[in-house]
Amino acid sequence: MKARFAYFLTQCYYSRDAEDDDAEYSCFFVVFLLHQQEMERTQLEQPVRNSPKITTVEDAFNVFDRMLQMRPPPSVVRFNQILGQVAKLKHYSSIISLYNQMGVSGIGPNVCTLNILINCYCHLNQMGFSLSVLGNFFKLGLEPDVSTFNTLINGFLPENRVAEAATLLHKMMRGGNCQPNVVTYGTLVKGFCMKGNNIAAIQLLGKMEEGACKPDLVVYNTIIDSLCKDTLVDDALNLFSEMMCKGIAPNVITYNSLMNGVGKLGKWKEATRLLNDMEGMVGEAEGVVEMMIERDIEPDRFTYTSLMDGYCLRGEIGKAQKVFELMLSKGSMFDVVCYSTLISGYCKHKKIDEAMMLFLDMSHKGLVADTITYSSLVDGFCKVGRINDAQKLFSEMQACGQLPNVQTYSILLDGLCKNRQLSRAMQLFGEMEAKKLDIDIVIYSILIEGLCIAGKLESARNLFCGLSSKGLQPDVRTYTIMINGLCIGGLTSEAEKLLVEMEGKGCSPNGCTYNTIIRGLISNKETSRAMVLIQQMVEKGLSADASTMELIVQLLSKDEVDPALLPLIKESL
DNA sequence: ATAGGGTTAG
Repeated sequence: MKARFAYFLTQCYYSRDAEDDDAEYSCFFVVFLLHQQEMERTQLEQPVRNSPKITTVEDAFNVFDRMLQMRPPPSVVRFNQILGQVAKLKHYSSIISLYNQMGVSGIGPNVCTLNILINCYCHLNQMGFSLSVLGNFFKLGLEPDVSTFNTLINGFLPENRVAEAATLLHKMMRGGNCQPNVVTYGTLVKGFCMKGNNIAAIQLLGKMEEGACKPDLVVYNTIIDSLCKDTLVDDALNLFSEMMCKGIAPNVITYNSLMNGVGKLGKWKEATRLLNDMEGMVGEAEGVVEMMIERDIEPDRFTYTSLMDGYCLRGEIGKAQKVFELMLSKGSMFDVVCYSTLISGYCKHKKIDEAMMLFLDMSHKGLVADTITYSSLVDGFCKVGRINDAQKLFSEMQACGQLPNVQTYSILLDGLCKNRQLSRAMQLFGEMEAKKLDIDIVIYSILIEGLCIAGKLESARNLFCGLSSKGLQPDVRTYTIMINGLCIGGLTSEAEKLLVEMEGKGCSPNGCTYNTIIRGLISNKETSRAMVLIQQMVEKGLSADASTMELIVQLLSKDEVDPALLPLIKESL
């Protein structure tokens, strides 16, 4: 048995990404610990009980106050129910204050209460407080259970603190009273997926299949979704079939992940087929068989939102609007996300007036626009050149209590740069620094591009060269922007040098990079060097885009291309 | 009554 685990660990270790660090190695340690334990597991069926109707935090506080006034007070289970409801509303800080009120009123917490509390601190990114709750268990003479550990492990994963998660798991199994269950495994699978290590996730899935703790639908859904997000939709569909062969029926979440994946990839026939499948209708002829196995699944708001987003991405905004109206007609199906998705769709297609209409409409329906809604609208105003309106909305959102995040700043910064407002852009950047926002590579790329647009190539180059001293690595977009700036400045050999350099640093140029440098060379009348790079691009399976093609056609019409290169150019078409 | 899975913005 141990030999098998050692082999598994070796496989995991060699399949990891090059950049992964010790933390990931610890993750394998976690898996190893899990496999050392082979034990009986019993799944206890939890009875489902109806809870009081609480739809807002205010409701919760009211019910809670009444409960505190009752003599004798209700059991702690009733209080836990309220805390659970508030957790569903994601008002984690409210839960902490409710918990403190319980303490003042002499209501003793039980294991479940403390688990809910730990989960709150996890969601608030306060792992220190999460761990300190373990002290409360000790003081109250309570034993942490498997949910306690699972919650804590789950809290550590996004913070990249896998080593601590491993320590916890060790404690959990040493303690003897609680053993890892399918949720523990599911949490670790999610941890691998979050690190982008789908291979390790799939290998852990395989180990679960062989062991006593069989994977359930949630584990499969986690991996299917992760594969879809990495645009490995075919792999996701294979896993989907494999899961059904094992007798695990997909649910609406499985279909939604697939829908989102195929929608983003532009495999539209598959997306509509999935929807038809869910509604129990027969769609396209090909491949329907495997999709038809499960038909009695109702599409929900996630399904329709993904469908809408897919239509927006391929410019079919009329169809997106139709889906939106369908959601409205279904009554309780629309929400802020659904509105934001369509608003973003209109903004991307420069239809800011339609987007603003939706924005007004959503507030009439009692929905509160969030950071994403505002960010999309700021982008929409920038895209149509209404930069003052964009900045006005940027201030308004703050007045409404919706704080801009790094992404919001990047949208406005990009808008200012593209609309040739470099000094206002620099001022905004200063604001970000003052607010101590975590300025990432995307922000610097925008700024470098802005400097290039303004003709300040020297400053752009300095900023680019200073990235590593800020602990940041240029990505493929940063390199492409810098290459474009150098070409515009006529420094084509430096641009070509950078193309080689990026490859050497493990950042492969993509189609956009090649098109950028090829256009730059042609514009600088370096046709033969452009042709060399066209050949290189085609060899890499990348192809010329519309504007590169236009330049090539112009060259052909002026007889500036060696006819010997024609077959090659045809190939890149 | 508590723990792991799905939608929107650079």
